[in-house]
Amino acid sequence: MQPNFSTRERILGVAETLFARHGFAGASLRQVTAAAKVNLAAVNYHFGSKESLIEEVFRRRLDELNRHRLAALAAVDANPDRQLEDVLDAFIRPALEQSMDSTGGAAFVRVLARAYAEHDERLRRFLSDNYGHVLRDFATAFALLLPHLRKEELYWRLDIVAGALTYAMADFGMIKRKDDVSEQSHRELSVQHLVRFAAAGLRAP
Amino acid sequence: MQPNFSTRERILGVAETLFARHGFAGASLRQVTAAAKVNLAAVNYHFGSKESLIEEVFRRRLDELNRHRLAALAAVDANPDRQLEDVLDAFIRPALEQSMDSTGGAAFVRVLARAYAEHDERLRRFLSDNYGHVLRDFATAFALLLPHLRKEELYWRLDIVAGALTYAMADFGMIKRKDDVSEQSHRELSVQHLVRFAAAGLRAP
DNA sequence: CTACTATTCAAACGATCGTTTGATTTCTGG
DNA sequence: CCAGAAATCAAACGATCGTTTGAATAGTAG
Repeated sequence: MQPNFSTRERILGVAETLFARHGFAGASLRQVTAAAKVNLAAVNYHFGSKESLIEEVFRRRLDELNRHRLAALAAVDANPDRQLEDVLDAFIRPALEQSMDSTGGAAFVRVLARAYAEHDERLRRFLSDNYGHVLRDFATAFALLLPHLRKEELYWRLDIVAGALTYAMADFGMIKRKDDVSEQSHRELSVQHLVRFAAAGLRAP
Repeated sequence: MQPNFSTRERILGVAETLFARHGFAGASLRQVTAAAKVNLAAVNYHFGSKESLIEEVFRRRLDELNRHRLAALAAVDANPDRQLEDVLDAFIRPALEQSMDSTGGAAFVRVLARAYAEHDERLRRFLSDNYGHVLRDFATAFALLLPHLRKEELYWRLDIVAGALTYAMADFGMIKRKDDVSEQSHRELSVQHLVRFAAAGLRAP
């Protein structure tokens, strides 16, 4: 984390990285503050508690990600010739782009995947409050393009897509990035494969 | 955990449940031993360390799961009219059945999903050593049924399937089981949806 | 019953956890 | 420049962590 950032920003950046790497329970505030080169007490001074720090790590990224996803969806909705792949892309690409931005968003997708795995009710509610309406809007867009699917069937499939996306973005899979492929293009490939796969899965009879 | 089980078995059963619920770092040995109604020192006496206890939780289930998967795959391979759905079922159903067995295997699929999320290199290697050859055998079976796919493309898609399966089995998704549906049939439905979705995704051009 | 091993137990070990304190330094508006 | 607010700091708090110890108990073979 660059030293020209503020204490608060350095903590957020390092916490994001270490939470992604070791989990929320596994990364201690002493590790975070040492890596951020700030005093241990700075976390409680700026955020109040570790729990609040975790929530702030999410909030910082979720607002922007949701905004971009809804903007992309609006653009797709305006196109009368839109395909399933376009809606999928509107959902997936903003996550891809955020994961590649220069301020270190790459770690956040892994944090997000951890939040799923943590299965913590408090975190689930927090995410549901921030993500819920976005997922509903996308579900509506998908429903229009898949009129043959019953509502329940559609939800099942979107759930599978969300799970696969989370895994793919978090790089949890067994596929190892080859050394001659940059992390960006590896992720770009992930998205392409995932969009094609998911489109076919969603279109299944 | 039933009191008629041995100390060692009670620890394994409770540890599986608590690791699934709180993660490996999040569940303490004091929580485990208290819930199992055994002495704190029993873990180090019977397993040596927390790390070894974690590995034993995996070993106990993985051997059986792998055996069933390979047996199911062999049965499918013997059928010349086999379809993609059959191979998928051979991979997915044993996990489903283990998750429903009476000895409390339900928690293990969540532990497995956590192991993915933990991203811990030590655990990854452990799983790769125990799972690796199974995944390779299934990849071979899939390759025979999907001759139009390049090897690399196939691996990408199988990776997506594995991620989606992990999520679905671990119940991480947003879809909530309805109260009038048993956990068994909920999971059975998950598998059916997943098999249909994955088959279509794998067949995508 | 006895000698021996295997297991269980309460207690404590040092290490690390998140958090708090109070002094000190840095920043800022008048 | 200077008073007050904001931020940083070293140090310590009690709690909890995984692990170890040595004594007490249960189980077993001769």
